[in-house]
Amino acid sequence: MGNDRQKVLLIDGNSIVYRAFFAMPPLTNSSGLHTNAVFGFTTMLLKVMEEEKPTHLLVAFDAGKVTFRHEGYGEYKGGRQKTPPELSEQFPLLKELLSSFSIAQFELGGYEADDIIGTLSRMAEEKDIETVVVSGDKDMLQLASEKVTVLLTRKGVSEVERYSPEAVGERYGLTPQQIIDLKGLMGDASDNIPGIPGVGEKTALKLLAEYGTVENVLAHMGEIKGKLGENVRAHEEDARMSKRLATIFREVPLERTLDELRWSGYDAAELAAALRKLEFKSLIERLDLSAAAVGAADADAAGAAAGQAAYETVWVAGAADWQALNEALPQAEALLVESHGDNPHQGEGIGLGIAAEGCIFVVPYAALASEEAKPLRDWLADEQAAKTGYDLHRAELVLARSGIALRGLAFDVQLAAYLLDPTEADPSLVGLLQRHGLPVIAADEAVFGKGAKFRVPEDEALAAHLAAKTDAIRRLAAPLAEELDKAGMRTLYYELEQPLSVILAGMEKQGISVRAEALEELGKEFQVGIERTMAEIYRLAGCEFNIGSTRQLGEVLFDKLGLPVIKKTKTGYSTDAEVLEKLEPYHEIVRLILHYRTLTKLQSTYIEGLLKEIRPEDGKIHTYYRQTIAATGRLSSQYPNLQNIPIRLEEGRQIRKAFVPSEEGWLILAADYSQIELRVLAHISGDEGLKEAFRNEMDVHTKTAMDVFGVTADQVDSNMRRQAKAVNFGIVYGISDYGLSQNLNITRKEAAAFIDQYFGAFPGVRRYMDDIVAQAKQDGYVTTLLERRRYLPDIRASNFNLRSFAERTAMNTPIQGTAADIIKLAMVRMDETLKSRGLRSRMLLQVHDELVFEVPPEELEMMKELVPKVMAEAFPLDVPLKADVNFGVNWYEAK
DNA sequence: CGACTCACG
DNA sequence: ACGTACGTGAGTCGC
Repeated sequence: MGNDRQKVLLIDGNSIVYRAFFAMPPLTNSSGLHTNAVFGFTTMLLKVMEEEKPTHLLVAFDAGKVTFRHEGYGEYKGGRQKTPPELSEQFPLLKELLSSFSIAQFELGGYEADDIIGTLSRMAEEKDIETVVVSGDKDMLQLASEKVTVLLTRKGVSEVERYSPEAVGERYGLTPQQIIDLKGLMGDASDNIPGIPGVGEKTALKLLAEYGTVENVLAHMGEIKGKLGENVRAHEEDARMSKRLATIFREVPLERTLDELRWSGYDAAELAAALRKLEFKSLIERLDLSAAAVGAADADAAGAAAGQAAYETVWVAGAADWQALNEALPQAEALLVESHGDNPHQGEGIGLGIAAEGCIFVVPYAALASEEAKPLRDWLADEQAAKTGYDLHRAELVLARSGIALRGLAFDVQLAAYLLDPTEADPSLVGLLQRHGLPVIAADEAVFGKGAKFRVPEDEALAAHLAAKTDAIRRLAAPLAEELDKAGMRTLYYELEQPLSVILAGMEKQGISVRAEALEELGKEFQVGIERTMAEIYRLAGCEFNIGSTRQLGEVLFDKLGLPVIKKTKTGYSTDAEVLEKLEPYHEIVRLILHYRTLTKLQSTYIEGLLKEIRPEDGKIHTYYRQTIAATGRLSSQYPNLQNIPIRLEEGRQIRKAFVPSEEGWLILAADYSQIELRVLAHISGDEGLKEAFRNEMDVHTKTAMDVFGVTADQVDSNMRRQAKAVNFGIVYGISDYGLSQNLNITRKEAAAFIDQYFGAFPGVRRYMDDIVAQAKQDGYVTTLLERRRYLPDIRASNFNLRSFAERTAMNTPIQGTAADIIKLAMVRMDETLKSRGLRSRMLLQVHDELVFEVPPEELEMMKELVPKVMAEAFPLDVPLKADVNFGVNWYEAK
């Protein structure tokens, strides 16, 4: 390859900016200027530049509102949402930044960015120059050719998919040219291109497979049968026009030459100034521009900083490798444990990565058991040896199954990232690197494949990937730790979440004993009920059908039996429990269907589901608590979920009888917070009436009924209390009259009246609701008592639905999240207490407001006192916290 | 793989 | 006027 290598990179500016805007969390500089789209765009830009190393570079923009496409079709791009102002204001910023990068930008009145790109790529092609096009718009695939590669962004902006003509063929079964035909047939709602009604992607692909082009489909439209044929014939002209609209115009009179796109680097001082203005500190660092304001930095810094791996990868195999690793261990900066599958309680280990002293050591998992690995195993188990990793909770479980301990947790990148943004859709290392402007690595999916296609690649490729991940952990740790500090979440992280992760792993390893025979016996009873109910349903329906199919069930209930349709879903009749309850008076079959649903749910999810999860080695179920999923800070539980074991209905509650202590004579002890969310509400709202109610140990729903209905305690009947309870739930969820009316089956007006009454009686609560929404609008996020944070990007949305949802979330998250903080804190305290007192009792489960233990009989009296005390004192509020405790020979009896 | 349904707090 | 309660995980159906 000589110096004359040329490569043109053409970027669809508008498309990428839009994508970036919606993919990135809101981000403003200190003067309140929105910068998220610019940041996302720049991250993408740097990544693609680094990967493609173009010699020529251009960002094309759409110009003006009206293009030549509107001449033939006035409604083109009609009905589009207006560009949000938060985005509009970023275009000038981006254009300015691009000039600081010395990157060419074009726009031309009457044409869109894709036409400019189409024209330039044609010009490059004619000169036999390799071209790469970047866009978020699938239409661009029509440009793919031997010389032109199209990169489509997906999920966010920095992850791209590469399309050669072959790749287009693999993905769609079409040639690039046929992409135009595809859109001609199916249209495009976002551009208001009609296409043919009733033709979506699938039908369009089928037609193209048969006829090849829109023109040929139309030439043969007489032979297309059925409704489809009718539609094609009726919309012939629409199809032709849609194809014209979708065709990228490659003859734009540009009066520019490719030479004008040549990129020869940027002025470091100028770029540093531009980035500083935007407050993109991470990018300044990434491009190594920190010093640039003072001295003139190398204009080629972009390539260098974004460039090659700064470490040596060592695939640990021979004695010399082991020795090098052992010597490096004391300086280890990052640890990776890679294993198969989603469930850390199963699936073999794949390998370890350890970053130390400029090297990344990759240890194949099988070698971990070898004699040479003894020092490594000791290091892993050494409490004093600090580990920085990504999801070390999972790592601990994986290693534990090989008899290897993992201790000495210093920092977990995944856990930190979760606290920084618990709603982040992509918490993978790749996503984190992107958002921090660090060099991006391959996604796991790309290396391993996914689902059934999961394969561990050859040693070399595996080593490279594990090394890249380990290095990513090393690079991310410091910036994330700093961000935690800045956001005031240092304590939350180090005092609560990180210690909790170790406690959770302990509970999961411990597991809970479940008696298979008890489940099987119960399952037999359920089976009898299921069969009996099924037979009766068939008799009443007058036919046999699959009751589990909502479609077939809908046909029987509404078409055959003629019951009134209460509610519809996207795909047909709704048959959910709410609907069926309303239908009960019409036909006795309805009650049976409800019963059938209850029994089959219990049978498949809880009998069969749980039986599959009992491990034969120890007769226990080991769930996996996810600490980085729930947006509010709660835990979640998987494989299986032990946080939704039935309790409300007696039939299902029986399941709990199978959950027993793991040792002879021990007992199950369960303690749950009483009304923790409403107590938290009393505290954070400061409402005097609500606080008073809890201080006087009143029944809070009765108290609410008294105030809402204006009666005395002895006048509150069970119905009033029930309604008051629903109001209290509504308050916690972020009240709306509609939601309450649905729940109580009353009119919206009546619900609104309840809410009014409630707020009249509890003015502090109303003030809280107003204030928290206002605060969320101002800050863009809400926090819990322990400074847990949740961003609410939609709180300023102009769309009513999105905004309302965000407002309810703003009301609910501090309540639910603070309750989550408190029980997590109680778990940490409880763990310390058990250890410091040398108790044998074990904490086994957490169910949001409940902790479940197994206790030896001699500790029962002490635990009955201790557990509720620790829970109540976990975090002092303005009202007392209360936990009730129960015990028994199984979980059912501990009620 | 998405839609629907339902178990829990 | 808008049309939803907050937060999860899992099983089944049907494309």
